[in-house]
Amino acid sequence: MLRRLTEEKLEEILEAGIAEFGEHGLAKTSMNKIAARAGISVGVLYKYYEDKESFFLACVKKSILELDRTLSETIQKEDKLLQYAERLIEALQRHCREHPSHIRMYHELTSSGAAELVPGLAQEIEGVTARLYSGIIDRTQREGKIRRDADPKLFAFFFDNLLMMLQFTYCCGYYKERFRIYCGTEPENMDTSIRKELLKFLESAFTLKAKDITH
Amino acid sequence: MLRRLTEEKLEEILEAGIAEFGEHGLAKTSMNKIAARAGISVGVLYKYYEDKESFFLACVKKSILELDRTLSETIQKEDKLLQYAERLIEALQRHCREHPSHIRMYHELTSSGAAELVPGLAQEIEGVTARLYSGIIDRTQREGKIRRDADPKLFAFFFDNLLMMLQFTYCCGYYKERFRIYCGTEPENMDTSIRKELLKFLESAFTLKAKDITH
Amino acid sequence: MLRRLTEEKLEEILEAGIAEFGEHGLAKTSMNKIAARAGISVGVLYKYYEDKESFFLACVKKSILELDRTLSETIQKEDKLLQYAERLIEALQRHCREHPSHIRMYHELTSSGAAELVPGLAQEIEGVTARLYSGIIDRTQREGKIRRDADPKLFAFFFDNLLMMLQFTYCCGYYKERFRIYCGTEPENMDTSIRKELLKFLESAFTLKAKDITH
Amino acid sequence: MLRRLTEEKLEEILEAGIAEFGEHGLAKTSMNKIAARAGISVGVLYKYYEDKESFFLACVKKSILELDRTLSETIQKEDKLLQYAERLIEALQRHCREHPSHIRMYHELTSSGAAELVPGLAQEIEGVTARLYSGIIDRTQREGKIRRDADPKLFAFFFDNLLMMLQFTYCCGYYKERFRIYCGTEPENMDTSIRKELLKFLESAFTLKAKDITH
DNA sequence: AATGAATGAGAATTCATTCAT
DNA sequence: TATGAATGAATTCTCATTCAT
Repeated sequence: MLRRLTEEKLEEILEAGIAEFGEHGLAKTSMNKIAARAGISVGVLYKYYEDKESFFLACVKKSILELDRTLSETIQKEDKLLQYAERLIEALQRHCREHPSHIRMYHELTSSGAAELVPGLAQEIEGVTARLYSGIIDRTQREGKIRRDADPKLFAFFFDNLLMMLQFTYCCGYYKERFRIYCGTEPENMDTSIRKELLKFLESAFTLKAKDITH
Repeated sequence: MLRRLTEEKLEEILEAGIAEFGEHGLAKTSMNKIAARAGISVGVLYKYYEDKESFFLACVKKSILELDRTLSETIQKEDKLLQYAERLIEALQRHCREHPSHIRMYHELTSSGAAELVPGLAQEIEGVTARLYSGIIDRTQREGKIRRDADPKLFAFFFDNLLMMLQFTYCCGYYKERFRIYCGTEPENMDTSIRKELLKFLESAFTLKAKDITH
Repeated sequence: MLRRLTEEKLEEILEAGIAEFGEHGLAKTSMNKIAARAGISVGVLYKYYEDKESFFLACVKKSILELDRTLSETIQKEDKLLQYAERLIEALQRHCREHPSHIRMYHELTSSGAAELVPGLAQEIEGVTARLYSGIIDRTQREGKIRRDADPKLFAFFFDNLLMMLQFTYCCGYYKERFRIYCGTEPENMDTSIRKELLKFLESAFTLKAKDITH
Repeated sequence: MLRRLTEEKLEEILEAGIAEFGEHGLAKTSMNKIAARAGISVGVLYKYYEDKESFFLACVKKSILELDRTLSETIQKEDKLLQYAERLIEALQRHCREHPSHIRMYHELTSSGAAELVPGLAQEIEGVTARLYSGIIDRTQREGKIRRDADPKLFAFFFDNLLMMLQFTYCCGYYKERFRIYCGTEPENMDTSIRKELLKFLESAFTLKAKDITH
């Protein structure tokens, strides 16, 4: 594969794709419009990417990569689960504010229009996080700080579920609307309480209770 | 006016629509294919539904209605939050097993392809649940069984988030794959532990801890 | 062919057809709408008329017949060409006021959408008028009142042309607009002067001039 | 921006459109068939024209433009009304022979199928002619060569009516058939006498008569 | 005989992809 | 090598016509 495109140009093209895919979804996004938005010709797009789907995948990967980078910067070697969670939530909120279309793209990926692309990709995207979260929770549990009868993998899974929904809530139309129904305002107007309450929720979920201590 | 379209036929058509929309998404689903799948001509589709979008909406509404019916049957006048949650999870698991395409269709609705249809629809779909959950949690909190400093609306929201993700996990390709990454197997093979662990998670999240009791 | 339809019902159906065809033209008129407008089912339409085109023809014929009746009532045994013309114009103006859609239908017939239907039909529609006008002009000429070197057939033809355009001007959108461009107002607002001026024009055209008399 | 569509190709496409629209009318003409006739793909049609209607308008404008060019070439600075008329008729006859489909297309425009497009278009098409004819007749009248009591605008209108019908007679099926009924042969076979007789008719209509002179 | 629901061919339009320049 | 014009398959939607009730 040729690589005459400068790094910045490539960046620009992928960002154009992410924006368009995030706005209209895989099916309703036009390759011609992406090219126009990126200031290149369709020909170039097809020179570097086999077809629409592979370009979509490239966009997904870029947006995931960026999220991963953001997160890993923020949460280096964090000790305690809840502190870790707090930083994570903060970082996600920031990321959602700065790159909503990246999250929208990610949501696009999960929808059925992209069904054929899923195999393998999920592994690549979710694998790191899954292992990371499971690991931390497992460790915290072994430290005796989480109820002994919890399945660390499933608890990690639930934890991640809450974080995924958090992102969709900030970035995707339907979920934003749904938040408004629950809370009467845009999620952006409640950044702090969302973070605090989610932390409480997690704190409660992850902390040993009186009776657990007794035993 | 004769109504050649029997109740069952209508049912069949909507199910065909739900299946196709769930499989390919709003944009990539073809009305002709839906008609073929339902064993009717396109003409009929357009006799009963203004256009593709209104048919899509009819499908969404049907699937929502059916879920609502299932849930409201299961959880009448339930007293305790956790018992309520248990029934809810059970009912959702059953529903996911029986009508996966309904959930897939719901997920489609949340993706950007259906953006123009969202306003108002979210209210209709999420409104009931939102009020129900908020109400129960509020009550439970006033009974002194949930930490006093929790925002019942946000706790209800997190609760619903977990249930939404549960459904997607059972029914939508990407989420299934993701679950496998966390747990190494299909969610269907873990029905019981998923239910039990989610209940534990919720129980912990919603139950007062030692220090809370002191005050 | 069955004929259980009462005379009035048939009338109503054809009038519905004339109205619709006059409004939207042959191609854009829907048989279903005609049926609805006439208060019958499409089935009936197709019981009495082979297909859309034959129904269109039936409508054309009815509207022509009615015009013919109106004219022949008005202009019985008229002696002088110009008096004859005056009555004719008056009758046409009245007809246009009362049955604009009939004229519109007639115009539809002349347009290419109805190309295959033309053969034979023109004869049926124009034959009477053509012979009538040619006859009168021929007679008037033989009476020495029209220049000897005029071809009565062509003069009759020009005469009819002016009357056709008169009708279109009163009834058909484009021609009405065109009239406004010439005169700055709707033809309906100028009934009298249109009639008078057309008569002057015809009078001049048909009357011998000084030099002709000399010879 | 490259312009692969050469001037000639564009010409060809518009001519294909004019031919098809002239043959079948706006509603029954298919864009795919036009493309096929022009030897291009539909895509090109839609690249250069918004939709069917704007393409139709482009065709109309082209055909009008060409007629205008033909006429304005022929009749520069003509002095006398009748000489002017003679040149005009000659030019129209030639134009009808060379571009019958242009006239057919023009006739299509006047039919109800194109109703929504009419506003404004009529002004554009008829305005020039209307002013030109009215002007010449007005002038001629002021020179004392047309009866003083004639309304120049209406006389110009009748004049134009005769010329419009002349064109339809040469080019449109129904009108051709109608001519045959009057004269027993095709208009093409009577070019000269049609022109001569129409000139006589106009000459008579526009020339002062004995009694007018007296006063 | 009348009804009007159902059929399905056909038309407009879009857009991923190709390829001549 | 880049361009973007051209292609044409696929999609939505309409409506003349049929035919079961």
